[in-house]
Amino acid sequence: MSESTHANTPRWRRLPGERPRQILDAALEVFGERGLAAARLEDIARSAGVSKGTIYLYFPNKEALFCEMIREIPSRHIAVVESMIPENATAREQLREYLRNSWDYVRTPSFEILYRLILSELHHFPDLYEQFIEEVPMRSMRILAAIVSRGIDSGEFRDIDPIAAGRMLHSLLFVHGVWAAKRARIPFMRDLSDNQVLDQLVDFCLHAIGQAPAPSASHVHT
Amino acid sequence: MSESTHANTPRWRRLPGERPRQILDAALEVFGERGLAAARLEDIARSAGVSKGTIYLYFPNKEALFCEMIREIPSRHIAVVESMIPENATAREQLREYLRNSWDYVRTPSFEILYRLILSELHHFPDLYEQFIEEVPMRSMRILAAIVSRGIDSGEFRDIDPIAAGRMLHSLLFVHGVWAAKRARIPFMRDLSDNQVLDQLVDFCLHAIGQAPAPSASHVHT
DNA sequence: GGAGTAACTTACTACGGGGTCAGTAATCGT
DNA sequence: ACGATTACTGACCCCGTAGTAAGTTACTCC
Repeated sequence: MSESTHANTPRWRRLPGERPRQILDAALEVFGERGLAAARLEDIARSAGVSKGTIYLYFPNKEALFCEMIREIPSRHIAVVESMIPENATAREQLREYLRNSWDYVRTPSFEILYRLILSELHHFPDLYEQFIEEVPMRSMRILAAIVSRGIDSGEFRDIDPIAAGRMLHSLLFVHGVWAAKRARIPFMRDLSDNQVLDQLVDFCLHAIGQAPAPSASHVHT
Repeated sequence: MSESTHANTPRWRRLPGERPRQILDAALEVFGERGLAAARLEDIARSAGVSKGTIYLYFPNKEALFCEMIREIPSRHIAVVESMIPENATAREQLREYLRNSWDYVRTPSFEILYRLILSELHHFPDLYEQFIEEVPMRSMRILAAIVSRGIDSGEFRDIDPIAAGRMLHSLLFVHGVWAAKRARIPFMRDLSDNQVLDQLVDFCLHAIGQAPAPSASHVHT
């Protein structure tokens, strides 16, 4: 009665199709908590509900697991955000929408973890690093630059370098995303709702690039 | 001739006054390269020109060395930047000056290293984390907010939440500093000089908070 | 149902590096 | 000049964990 050698509940199940994702999710959690070097594969295994050996059936080693995790996740999200830009709308409206959708992405729990890891560890993997730069921030900036560019042509925005503007907007989104995750511990954002922060972002950005005389600036002391 | 037991060149010298700084500098280099967990104390020792045992004469363990390193460096710089704000000047001019000086700080080699480490490792040391938040970003934002606030009163800037504006400006400085360090590997900044980037920053910020009608925004479809 | 196979586990090895401590070399005092 | 003192060294211990391989269990298909 105590033993269950042939009983209906097996000690574990064969799930070769689902293991990689389970392991990658667990890896995100543990690497995010301790970093690449300090993370223990045994912890990842436990969190994934498998044993350490199983990880080596799907990934050649710790570093490869880490890289695979980094590679897989962010580009998916970017593509989603990208696809949500309304086609027929003013540049202003497109920008607003892109910021709003990016803001949603940027507040997901995995965003903060992933970008912390990328910032701190990815320079050890130059090719992955370059790929990432190209696929995420560059892509995001180019989209923003394109919207800005259209807005300049239509007269909605002032004559600003679109690339520079894209860089600025991306920077603001990025940092605020990272901060939003640890908001509770950061005094200057504790009392604001997510939507209030987004409103501040949009307001700031639209004023920065919006069509405006900005009169007394140019002849102050040149 | 080959031995030098009592010769004029001792194998090492006693420098109890200078060791801590030497070790901290070496620590910045090695921790910056490999992170807290992966850094080897032997490497730090070698880089500082001492043996591993010596480190333990001045620091109780690896973590304490790391924390001491974090604690010591950034607040110095902030104080310097802070002290350079011109007293009798327009808010616009103060802001310009503060951005310029922060930009100089933010491009120092140690900035990028330090903030990468802070972002990735400091959440393991909650009290140090809180102290840092208070002494660096908060302080910087408050200074910026104060300048913005004065500018609103004087009519130079539009009616914007000064805290929010301070947060935005700080974000932009921060990210651009981190990027400036790895500029060579980041396409969208390779062709710009440091001063050009600074100009773009100042331009963007001043337009964002500058007094301006920003006319067609409010009645577009509300 | 039972042989065969693929999926998974567990026990093990190897080793790198944090931390220690007994000894050694420089410096100071007299 | 020669102990006494303090700064520093380097060999050592030992633990934690990446990676491995032999053994075990679940599933498949005849």
